[in-house]
Amino acid sequence: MERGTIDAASLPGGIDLQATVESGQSYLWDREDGRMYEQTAASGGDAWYWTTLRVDGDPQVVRVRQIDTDLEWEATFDAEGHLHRLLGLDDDLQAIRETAPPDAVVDEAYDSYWGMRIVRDPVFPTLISFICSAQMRVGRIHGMQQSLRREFGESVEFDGGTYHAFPTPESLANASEADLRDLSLGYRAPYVKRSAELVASGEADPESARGLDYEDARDSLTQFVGVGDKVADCILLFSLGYLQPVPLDTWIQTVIEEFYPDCDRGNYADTSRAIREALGGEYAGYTQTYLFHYLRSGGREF
DNA sequence: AGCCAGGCAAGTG
DNA sequence: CACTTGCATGGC
Repeated sequence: MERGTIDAASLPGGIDLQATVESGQSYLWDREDGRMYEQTAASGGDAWYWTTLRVDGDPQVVRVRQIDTDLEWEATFDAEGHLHRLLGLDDDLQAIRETAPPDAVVDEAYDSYWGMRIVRDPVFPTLISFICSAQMRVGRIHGMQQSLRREFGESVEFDGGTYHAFPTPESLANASEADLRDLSLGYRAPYVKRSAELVASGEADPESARGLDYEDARDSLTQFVGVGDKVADCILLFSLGYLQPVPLDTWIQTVIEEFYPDCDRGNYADTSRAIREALGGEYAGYTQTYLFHYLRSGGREF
């Protein structure tokens, strides 16, 4: 096993690992103490989190925890570069925050979770988990991904334990809709199966959105079943490295009504452009993610 | 009991 | 094009 330490104090803005992996951006990390999403104060602390990653096609386990300003990691390979990408460690939080509007609620959000970073998760698991996210609370979305891993994911041995990788497109394409419904996916079950089929057959590839102009990339992702504008924005923001998308979910709709009413243009594309500009443009997705996590976790009464 | 959750597909006008 | 309806599930 390889280990390492990343000195996050040297990164602009540092790191808040718990906020990064428990804020509803990623559904691909688990806490080893099983206390994911518990609201109790100081529950984050020094908990270990793990995920799996395909390196040259083979699933590998990565484990990480935050001790003070350090990130400690363990893996079967040199994971440091992967962690920089996965956890957004190379983003300049100071510079990003300076692009945000000088509004009180924005400052409160950044102050409350300073160090939270935008993740860059693998794209197929992100596609599937956000298809599952429709009309669903974050804890249950995460539970669905755990179920998918357990039922359809390849098992990986690591440090004396058994872990399950995220399922491949082929394994989800070969699952029956009934099997998926048994995991409480509800009406999302056929969407997951059909989108997995599109990827497995080579008919479509979510990677091909990478590099397109933002709105073209969003349009291209809606070819997948169960992916509309909102889910496409989440895939671009939390996987493909686009930082300007502002996914318009029910929470952000409330933010718009309450704080940016002029941005409500009556349809997704125009409202999205307006709130994107109001939140500073290039890095609007960062500010949106802070607002989402802050408001959803009860940081302010409307 | 009813409402809501990181919405979307399919049908209608 | 815009608008409406149906859709699973579980926690509060």
